[in-house]
Amino acid sequence: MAMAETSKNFIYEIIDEELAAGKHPSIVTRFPPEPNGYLHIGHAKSICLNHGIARDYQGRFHLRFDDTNPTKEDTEYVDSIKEDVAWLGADWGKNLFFASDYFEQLYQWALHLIDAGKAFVCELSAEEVREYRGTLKTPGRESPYRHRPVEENRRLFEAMRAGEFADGAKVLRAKIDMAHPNMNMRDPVLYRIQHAHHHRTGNAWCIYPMYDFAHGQSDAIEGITHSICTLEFEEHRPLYNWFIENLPVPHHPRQIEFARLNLTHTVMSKRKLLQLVKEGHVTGWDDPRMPTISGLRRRGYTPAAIREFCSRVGVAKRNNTIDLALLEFCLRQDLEALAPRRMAVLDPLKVTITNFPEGTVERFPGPNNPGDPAMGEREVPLTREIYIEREDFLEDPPKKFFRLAPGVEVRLRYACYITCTEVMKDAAGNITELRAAFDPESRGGGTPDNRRVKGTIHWVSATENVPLEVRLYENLFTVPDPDDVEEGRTFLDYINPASLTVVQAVGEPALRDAAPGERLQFERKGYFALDPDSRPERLVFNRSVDLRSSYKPE
RNA sequence: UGCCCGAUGGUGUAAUGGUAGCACAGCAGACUCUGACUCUGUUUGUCUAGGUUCAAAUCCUAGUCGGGCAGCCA
Repeated sequence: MAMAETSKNFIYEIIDEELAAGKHPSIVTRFPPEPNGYLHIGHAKSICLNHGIARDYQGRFHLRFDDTNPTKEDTEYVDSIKEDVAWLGADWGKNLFFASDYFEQLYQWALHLIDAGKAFVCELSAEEVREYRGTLKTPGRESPYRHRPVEENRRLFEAMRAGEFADGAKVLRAKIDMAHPNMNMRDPVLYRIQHAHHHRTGNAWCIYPMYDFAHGQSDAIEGITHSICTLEFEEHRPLYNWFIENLPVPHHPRQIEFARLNLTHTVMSKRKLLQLVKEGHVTGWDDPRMPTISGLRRRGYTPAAIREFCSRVGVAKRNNTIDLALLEFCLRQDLEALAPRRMAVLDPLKVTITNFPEGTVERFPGPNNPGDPAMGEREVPLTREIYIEREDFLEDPPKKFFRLAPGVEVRLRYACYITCTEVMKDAAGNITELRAAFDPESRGGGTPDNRRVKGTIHWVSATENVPLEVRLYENLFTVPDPDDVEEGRTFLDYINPASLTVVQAVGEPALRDAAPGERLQFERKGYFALDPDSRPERLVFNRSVDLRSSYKPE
């Protein structure tokens, strides 16, 4: 897919200026997930941004796991994150790293701060630390342990590492300024004691560095030039820089913040996504209704569509909420070109073509993509009995209903013209079946007299078909912003009860050959992808997105 | 009533002191063997008030509104 014409965002401008000033021999970026959850479309924005910069400047892109909290992290997440990043097309090559790779170096740097009199071991409890920190409007107070001699701090910190203390008994803190207006600078915690098994370092450590102490230094070790993160880290930047300036790091990275992605009609926070899964509101992290990468993948989204979306949403510092319609637009645009067309009837209504010979089959060629002859064609079988979409027939149609109605002629796509001759109903008055007559001269979809037929509808043979389970998805939430809740309600109260509808449908025989994950267009109905739940005897399709429609029922 | 950041149509995003543009969405039309695609047209915008300037979305000041910050989470 062609990249949309986009002007440079503010980060590119910063890089351009720095490059012009000769500040960097090359550009290095990174995507730094914590392996404690699944990636979502918001992460995709960050991945595309970071990977895109490295690509555009012929630099390097690193994937680095920020695994400094063993109690929350797991290799299961490492694996899923790697899969998702790779699927999106962000190739990290050999540059796969873990913050835990740097634990020893980080520890040495902590010692360096201690020796310089810039860090101390504090024995205040967590509650006391909070109390001493002050509030947003009032300065904090210094810890009574703040003025310990360097030697004592060193001995204590080494004892912390040696496992001589219980969890929470002591922490290592930076000595900065308890009256600083920026809370992050009020003697932040650098290390805490956690006798916990780490998914990579096992039991080698019982003290673990905090994010602030690990992140910037990890950037420095890897030679990251631009450490791009989201807005909430903006106030951490002074601390980020303080470490870089007070430690003998090999390199000075620069932190730049941008606004994270928000999407209408969904939620993006890990906590809420986890709650949806845990409480069974969705079937899992990869439920096609989820904004997770795995959910979008299962839904039928393509990496190209997501990349295009990320390039279109732009990068800036103001909070934003992107219309879900843009994501859908990007998918349609991609699939329009590459998805083979098929016919499937989601809500079947039987039609008997009374003048069509019984027991015979006529096969008509249908292009796999009318816009791209190179994609070839398949044959669709026409028989005396067929199914059409129930909504494509109206007994008493309004003026601009270009579909089937009594006495009205329509084209069966790729096949022939039929005219409805009779409507059959049950005792309750429900339409049970239609009878129609076809024009033998219209075979192939046109007639010698070139008469115009306004409507073309899709159809499937009632005898030559494959049964399908089709899962129709709609927005997971009924409101654009489920995070904006009324008094006394939660985001769960806005879950769309119609977010999933399962229908038993019928499809043309060619559907039998659908490959796992294959994306198809069911003509006039939308784009669909074969679900992993699919079995040869029971094909399951997910509706990825419907087709735009300018048809407005009266 | 602390500190930091932000404010351009419905939603995003450009314009870097000199014509407010683009995309999505919406609306109207053309085309059409998908009411799709494509094409055409079109509604809607610089938070407010002062100031600097020949000229301000852009620079300055004040205000208003929105977001973030008091984990031994990231």
